Amino acid sequence: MVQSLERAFAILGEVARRPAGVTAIAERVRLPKSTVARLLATLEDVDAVERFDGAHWRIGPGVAALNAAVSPERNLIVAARPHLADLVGELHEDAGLGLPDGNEIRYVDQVESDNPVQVREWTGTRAPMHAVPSGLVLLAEWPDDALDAYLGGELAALTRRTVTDPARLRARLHEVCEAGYAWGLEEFAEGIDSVAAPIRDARGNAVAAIHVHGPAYRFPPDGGEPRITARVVEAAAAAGRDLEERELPRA
Amino acid sequence: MVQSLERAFAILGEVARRPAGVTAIAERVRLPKSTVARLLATLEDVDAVERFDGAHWRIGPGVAALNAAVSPERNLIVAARPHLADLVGELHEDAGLGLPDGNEIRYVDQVESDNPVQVREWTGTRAPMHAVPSGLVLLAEWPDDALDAYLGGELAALTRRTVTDPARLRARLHEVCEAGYAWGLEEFAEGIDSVAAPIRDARGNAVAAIHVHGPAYRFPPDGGEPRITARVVEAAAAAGRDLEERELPRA
DNA sequence: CGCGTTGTTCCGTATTGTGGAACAGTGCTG
DNA sequence: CAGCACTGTTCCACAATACGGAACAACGCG
Repeated sequence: MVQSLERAFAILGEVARRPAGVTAIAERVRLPKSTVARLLATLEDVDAVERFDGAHWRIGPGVAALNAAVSPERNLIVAARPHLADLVGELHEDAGLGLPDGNEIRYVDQVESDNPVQVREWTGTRAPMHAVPSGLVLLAEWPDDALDAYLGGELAALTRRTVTDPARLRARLHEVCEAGYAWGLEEFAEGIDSVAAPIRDARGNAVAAIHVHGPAYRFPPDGGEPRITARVVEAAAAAGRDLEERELPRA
Repeated sequence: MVQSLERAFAILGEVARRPAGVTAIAERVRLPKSTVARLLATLEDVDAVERFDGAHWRIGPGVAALNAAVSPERNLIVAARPHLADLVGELHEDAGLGLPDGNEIRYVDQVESDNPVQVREWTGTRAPMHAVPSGLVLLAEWPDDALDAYLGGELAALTRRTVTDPARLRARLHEVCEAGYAWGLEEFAEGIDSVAAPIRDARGNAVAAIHVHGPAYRFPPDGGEPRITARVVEAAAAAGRDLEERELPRA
């Protein structure tokens, strides 16, 4: 064991409990003042603590950064990113990552193709679950009561082609659930088609969706649906495996 | 600077970026394998990393614990707790802490008096803003558009005495805003009275509320309102000062 | 102004952290 | 099945790094 490291973490624990100056912290961890000052200076250097009020110490941004690096959302983004990039490299259309957020899908990442005629950037935006493939693959696995509540609410029609009839949606979701993917043809926005598949966590729950979208005039190419579908499903499964490796302790 | 500490944090950063075994991590930080193994063993000892899949390392629960110790909600709970305890010690009634959560107040902490005839525990529950003093002191400082939207919605009457008339509420909120506290007499639940004052953060925003509540038959005692009010207002202000000391960087 | 307290810095030294090497364990291939 | 490559674990001699007492500056209070 490395003593200085253990001492530093004891200091970190006390600082987190109650920010203070060097002398008080030293008393609380029962170490000499100069030792504590030196360790605090080093902890400051690595952003684990920061100064306030002249010479008082509190936890610094480095701890939040370490924690954020393994947060569930960031885990998903990091796990999915290389697979989004692979999809774009092969299919030459944009690929994105969506998370469920209440009754909506929120887009949290996107990799763009180098095609000059593109669809706009969606990251940061939201869409109703029923109107986009990413939403459909997640809705397909909602418990009955939650799905009933959703379908009993207002179902926005974003284009002429958005499916808003609850009965038709139920039947569709049943197919989506069995197939493990969903296509949407100009249902969210005129001129945009897309296909999505769910990312599953270690317990098999659908926790996010990977999708590929493109302008309707060229996507999907004639006869291209099966191949594109397969690739998206594979990419989502691979992202799920990567996600498993990254996940925080369940305890 | 303490070299071993800096090395340990370099390792932590890499582990957070991508969990791995000793050899890969050592390559990434460009240190000898045995040094990295020793530092990882120590980081494991302090819960900063943990093992998975036999001999792979990832960030451990200690980082989340450090981070949680300084989260905004926990900051509030920790800052307010001693003041809740003081209030209970003096007034011999329960004191609680409420946070705004959308259109509701959510109770996140409570200290109980030792009086044998008590009001039930509210921690973890929610209440509509307009029906409880804690909500009123927060509503009183909402921007006009948000307040308009709230008052234009459904205002639940929880008892005969709950004020649900928007005009009466507006006038009341004006008084609450000027006074800096609010009393509620059997408006949330029959037989329960309470008084609340806002906790303000470093910028002067009302971010939470401290309240004291008791059975209506004995609280407030005759003539006791002014003194109780003053104590609650003081406690909330003191909690705000403590909160300031604990707050995370704004960056 | 004197005093007590906190924060900062320095320096000699010994203790603690180091890193190369040995070895156990594992998986893959011919 | 044996050999090989690779990873993870442990040990030990030693020197580099971490240590802590002491000096001193700064600050607030009576």
